[in-house]
Amino acid sequence: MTAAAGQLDGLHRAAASRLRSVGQRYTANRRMLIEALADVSGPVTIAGILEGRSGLPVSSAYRSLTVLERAGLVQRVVMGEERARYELAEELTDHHHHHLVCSSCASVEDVTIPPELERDVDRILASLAGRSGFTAVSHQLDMVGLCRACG
Amino acid sequence: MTAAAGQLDGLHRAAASRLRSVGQRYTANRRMLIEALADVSGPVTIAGILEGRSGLPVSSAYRSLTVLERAGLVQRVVMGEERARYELAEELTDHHHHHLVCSSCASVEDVTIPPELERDVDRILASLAGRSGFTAVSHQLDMVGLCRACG
DNA sequence: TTTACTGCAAAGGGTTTGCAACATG
DNA sequence: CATGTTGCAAACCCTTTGCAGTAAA
Repeated sequence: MTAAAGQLDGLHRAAASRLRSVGQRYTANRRMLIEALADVSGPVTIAGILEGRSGLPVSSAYRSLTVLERAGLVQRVVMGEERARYELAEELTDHHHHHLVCSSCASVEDVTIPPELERDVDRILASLAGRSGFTAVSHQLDMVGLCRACG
Repeated sequence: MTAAAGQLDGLHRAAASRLRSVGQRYTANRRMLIEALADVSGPVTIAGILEGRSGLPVSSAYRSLTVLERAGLVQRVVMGEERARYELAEELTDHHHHHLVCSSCASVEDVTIPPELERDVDRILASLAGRSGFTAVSHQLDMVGLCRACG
């Protein structure tokens, strides 16, 4: 995603206003986190975030990410590993995507698929839901395999 | 899956022979784990397994499940939560399926979809792989929402 | 009888929380 | 200023490991 300066501006504006509407403040730490997430091309672990931005205490990262997630600005995702990863909410980026999870180096890359295939996914999920009294909210379609580097 | 007695027999036979071929033993604990997994209708956490079978020490559960997984008898899956869940390997049950993850009570149910939709999933994944130098190995298509009880 | 496996208890690693100091609106 | 937020350190929880004893083949 690696956002340009202008896009970053928009993100900050959106984040600030959304947080304000929930009675939360848009502090330096939270700004830093939004930027960190805008800078990468896939969901990252908290450890990954901390590496980059030294100085950010662990507990603050956890607490702030929780706040950002509850505000709908950040999406928490869990893939094959135990530890969670975080990415900007799709609502914020206007960029619906899926993930390529490398089973060797554990990296995760965003990827998009053509609209018609996306429609198929929705159809499949509707069918899944229908046959089981399940109220679908969202889906997760990830592919596990070997990335370009590891394959 | 809640297996009948005869099916259980088959599972035990398969497990025993598979383990033997890898120089491992099919012990009482491992048998108990296979039965526990055959008894439920979706992947379960280690805590969930331990609840049922009191007496099984935690460390043994972890170690045995690791062995069973490496032997290809058990599949370790991670959904929205941090802690892993375990299920019998599809190869063992001949029962390819997906998951319905309840975002409220965190329960996970197995579900199957019609073959033609399954083909669509494969097609989508092939497309995903093609456009990114990614070597697909497996996929994970899960639906998140509210289960019948919580909805 | 050999050697894989088990159980306990202690260690490890990531995440959460209490609390006093701090910064934002 | 009032209150949400931060940072530190301790607490927590789940998972892993060392080691002596046990049981499977």
